[in-house]
Amino acid sequence: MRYSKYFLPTLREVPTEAEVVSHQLMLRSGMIRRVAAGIYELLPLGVRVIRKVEAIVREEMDRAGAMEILMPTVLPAELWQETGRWDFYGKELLRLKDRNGREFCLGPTHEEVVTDLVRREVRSYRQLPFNLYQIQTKFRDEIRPRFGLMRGREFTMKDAYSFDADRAGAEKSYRAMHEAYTAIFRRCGLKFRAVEADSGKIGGNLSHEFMVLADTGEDRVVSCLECEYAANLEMAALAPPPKGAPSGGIPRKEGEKESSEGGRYPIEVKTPGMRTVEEVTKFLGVSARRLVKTIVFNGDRGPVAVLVRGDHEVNPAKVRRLAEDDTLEIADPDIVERVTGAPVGFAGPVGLAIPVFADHAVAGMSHFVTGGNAADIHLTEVDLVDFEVEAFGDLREAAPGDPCPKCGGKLDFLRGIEVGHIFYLGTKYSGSMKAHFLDEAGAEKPIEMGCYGIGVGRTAAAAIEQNHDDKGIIWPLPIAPFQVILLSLDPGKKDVHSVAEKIYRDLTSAGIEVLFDDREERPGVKFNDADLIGIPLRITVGERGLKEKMVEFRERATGCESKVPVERAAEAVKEFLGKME
RNA sequence: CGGGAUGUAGCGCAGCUUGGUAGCGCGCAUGGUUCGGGACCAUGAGGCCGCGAGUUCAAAUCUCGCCAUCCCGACCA
Repeated sequence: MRYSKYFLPTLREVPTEAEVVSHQLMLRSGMIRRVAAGIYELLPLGVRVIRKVEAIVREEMDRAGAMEILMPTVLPAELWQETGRWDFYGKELLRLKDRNGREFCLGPTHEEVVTDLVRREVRSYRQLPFNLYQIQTKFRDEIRPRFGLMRGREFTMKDAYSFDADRAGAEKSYRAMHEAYTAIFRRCGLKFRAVEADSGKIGGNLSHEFMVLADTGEDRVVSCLECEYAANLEMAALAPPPKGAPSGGIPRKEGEKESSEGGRYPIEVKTPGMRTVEEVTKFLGVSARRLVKTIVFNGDRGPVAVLVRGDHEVNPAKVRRLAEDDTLEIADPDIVERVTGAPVGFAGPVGLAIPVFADHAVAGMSHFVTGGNAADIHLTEVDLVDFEVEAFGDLREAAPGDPCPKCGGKLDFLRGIEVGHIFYLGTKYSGSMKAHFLDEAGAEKPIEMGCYGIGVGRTAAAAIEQNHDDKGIIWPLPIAPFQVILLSLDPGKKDVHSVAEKIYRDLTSAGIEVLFDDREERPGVKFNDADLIGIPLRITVGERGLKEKMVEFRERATGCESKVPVERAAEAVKEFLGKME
């Protein structure tokens, strides 16, 4: 491809609309342009990258035995009403009406549609198992689209759905997808982790997220330094600490309410305006480990209180699981006030009338500090005997250095971008949509399903987040829009021109993807554009090199330069690309 | 949806406080000189100043309404 003829509008300056690097660089490198909030055009360079990712995805899905289909983007309301998601999905579902007033939506995901397809065709266990996938445009009317292709409203997604006769089969399908995903992201040249994940609203109870590691990632991932364990921070389990002496000494016994000096336990202390753990510990001169934080949650079944040690953070997802109420959220200040009788910052478990859940770590504490459920009052010398706990459990967020739940090693924290998510669904959709089959015994059963998604554009964006420098993108070779960029520094000079043309022809006929910068531009412009668009190998043809009958190779990722004799250029490129594979 | 901000040339911005009909840098076009890390000189094209209403002799500037975009939060592949 000749640059002079290519539609590749690069930008020198950063458009203000772009906040994150991948978005900035995609705009600057002429990959994308914005049409509306969260809706983008893909320019030629962008399309090339997306197609590369898609090709890898397609190959690995096919290899795993999945079959490609294509479902529509406009979906009838009836299917969504059948599973209840027409109402449940909320505003994210973009709804529209046709000329007859019939309701439709733009598909944000396709469980309903495939399930409908499959239930119409599958009668017998003999037709199972199989896996259908598509690479298709989805639309989700996100509350706040941002970060370019990272979180658009319209985006390209590969979604796959597996159909099995039983749970064991479904788990096998799930593992096959896990392997396929691992192969896909590895082949894309990305550093990633498959982490245990919360299966969330889609339901089911077996789920992994594939996270591309990048410091700018929005998701926090914990990963064991010693074993393979990795999990979404929400999921990262923590084993109860070993039983031992309570951290504050021997706790008081039931009914022991008076001190030897005649004072009553727990002891009320004035803490005017001291709301945060930091303020209270400083004021009272104790460490945060001696404090118990009380966090009020509210849900459909009413409020609950959660206790964690002062230096720990509560993990809402764990609270929801332990309390068995999916609707629990951290309560608003007015609810906190109603429940505790005190402004936020002075909540404590003593005398609370709502169920109290406590983190394991609290079980090992004695003579601790809590809020007093009254403005400007805290309690010291509190013990577990002073209040009732509904249940102890793992309720806090993991922190760096915490022990790994699998092997006891230390947990490390990483940041990642979720590019893929796999779920075991069970019979969630097949049940409600009556996608049944007859098993060997002639019994009618719902099909066991799994669903598996990859954000294609997001994968490209994540690749940039992970691989860039201050000059621009550094594409991993497998998803680079071109493998080689060939610069002719003086297209006006005959010798330079003819050598560059010759190398261009040789590379092209060898099947190598090369962008030939034959523009009438100054060298600096060409070097900078080449760095910006991030093609892995740059070849420079210029007078300076030609004096010695050499052209220059430069690797984008490392900056390594070398001189190669003109006549060996094409061959050397092949060697270079072979080495990088 | 709540809080904050911004809309002026393709991009980045100034002008708005104190009304007088628009400017800078980059980019673009033409000519010349340059030519190995975003050149220089000259000339030039390009703007219903987001949209609508109002105040005024006069509005980019003041007032009101609307729209769009961005940021923070809740939400999310």
